[in-house]
Amino acid sequence: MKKRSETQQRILDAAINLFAIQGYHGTSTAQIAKAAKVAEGTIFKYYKTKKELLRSVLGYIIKELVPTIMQLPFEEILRDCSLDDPKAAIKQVLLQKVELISKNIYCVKIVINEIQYHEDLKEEYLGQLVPGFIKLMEEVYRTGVSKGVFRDINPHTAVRCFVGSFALTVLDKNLLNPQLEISREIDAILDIYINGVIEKRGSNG
Amino acid sequence: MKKRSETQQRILDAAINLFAIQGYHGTSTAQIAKAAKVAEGTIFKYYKTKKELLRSVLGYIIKELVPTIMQLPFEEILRDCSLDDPKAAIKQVLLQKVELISKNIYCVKIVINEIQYHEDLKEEYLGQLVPGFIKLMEEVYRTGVSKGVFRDINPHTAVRCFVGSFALTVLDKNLLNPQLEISREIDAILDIYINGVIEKRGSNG
DNA sequence: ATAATAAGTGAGTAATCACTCACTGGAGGA
DNA sequence: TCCTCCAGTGAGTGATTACTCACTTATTAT
Repeated sequence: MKKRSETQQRILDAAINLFAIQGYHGTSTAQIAKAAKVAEGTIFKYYKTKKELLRSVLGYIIKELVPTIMQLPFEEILRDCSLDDPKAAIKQVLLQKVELISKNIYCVKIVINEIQYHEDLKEEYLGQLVPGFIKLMEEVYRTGVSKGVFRDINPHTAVRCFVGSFALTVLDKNLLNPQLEISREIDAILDIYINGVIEKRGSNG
Repeated sequence: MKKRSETQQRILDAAINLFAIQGYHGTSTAQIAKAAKVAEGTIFKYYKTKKELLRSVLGYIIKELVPTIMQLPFEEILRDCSLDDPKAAIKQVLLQKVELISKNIYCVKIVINEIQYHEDLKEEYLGQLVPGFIKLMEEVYRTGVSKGVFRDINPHTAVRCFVGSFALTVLDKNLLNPQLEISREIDAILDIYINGVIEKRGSNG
């Protein structure tokens, strides 16, 4: 693996910042050069085209960030934690992921915003990753079902519901309500997801 | 309210298509003119600048679409349906919304993608709408709580969880898995949201 | 039929775009 | 001291951008 020079890293950082704020098409190479404090020509010493710079930005993000965000220690969870009360262990993992995503919310924004306009990059960078992640999550749910802990709901649906609640919570905190106490929110969404919102009047309370 | 001429409508439609596929900055006025089958100058007869065309696109979408998507017949639901089994009534409403969103997924894409790069447009078009919608949803949940139907969870969190599950399902259907049977999915997410995913072994089953 | 107005045109414009290339300055070796 | 090397430069390139305007064509009024 070749090192990135300090100059190259400055260009990459400037591109990440500007792409996140203005979008790829809304950002000129002149702006990137100015922000990175290099001449415009220097950018093209390292990256043949602007598109290749975007490719490098996405590659950088996905190589350095996504694996650590996505790779959940599922085996440990399934082995160590009592699935009768999976909340505690899962909460720790989620907290860790939230922190990582929050720290790199700019990178997440770029991936979400740009990948949809570049079909080639979508295939290149998310082709295996996202389906693999979904399958893994579904497998975890299936394990829970087979152990009699989770109800027998279609795993794809069950996982999507949880991810949806979780993702919107992360977005809520990072883009709208930074004052949200994420620990409390995770407790709440796990509670809702596990127990539902309906009041069980006849329950063993 | 002034009429839009047929030409103006063609320009608007072309802009919506191209903005949705390529993004605002990724689309040139030349492309829009070609797609709308007008001369480039004609665009600027109707819209002083390209930005104003975007403004009109967003205005058009939000005026004609968002109210019908967002305005839920809450009063009717709360009055007519038995809240002990709110699923049936809510499901009908959701199905209707999904259809509307799916039909206009291009418009939804534009709002989501472009509004974040134009702070002025965000204020102008979503300033009151989104907070208003959230408050309304929270009020519905609060009503459910006060009637003893829903558990006493923070309404903001409860609403966000449901909206997250619902939104990701709609995205899943429209962008990844068009074969999803949305009626079944809505049943499932309402079931999960209401009852949770945990297997109740000691329950009255 | 003719004048008046509106709708639509497309070549033209300055600015900006991504990208090039002949050049510079400085570090390291002989 | 001189040569080699190369990261870094920035004026310059043709293409493309959003936008203009003098003009033509279509529509309506008289």
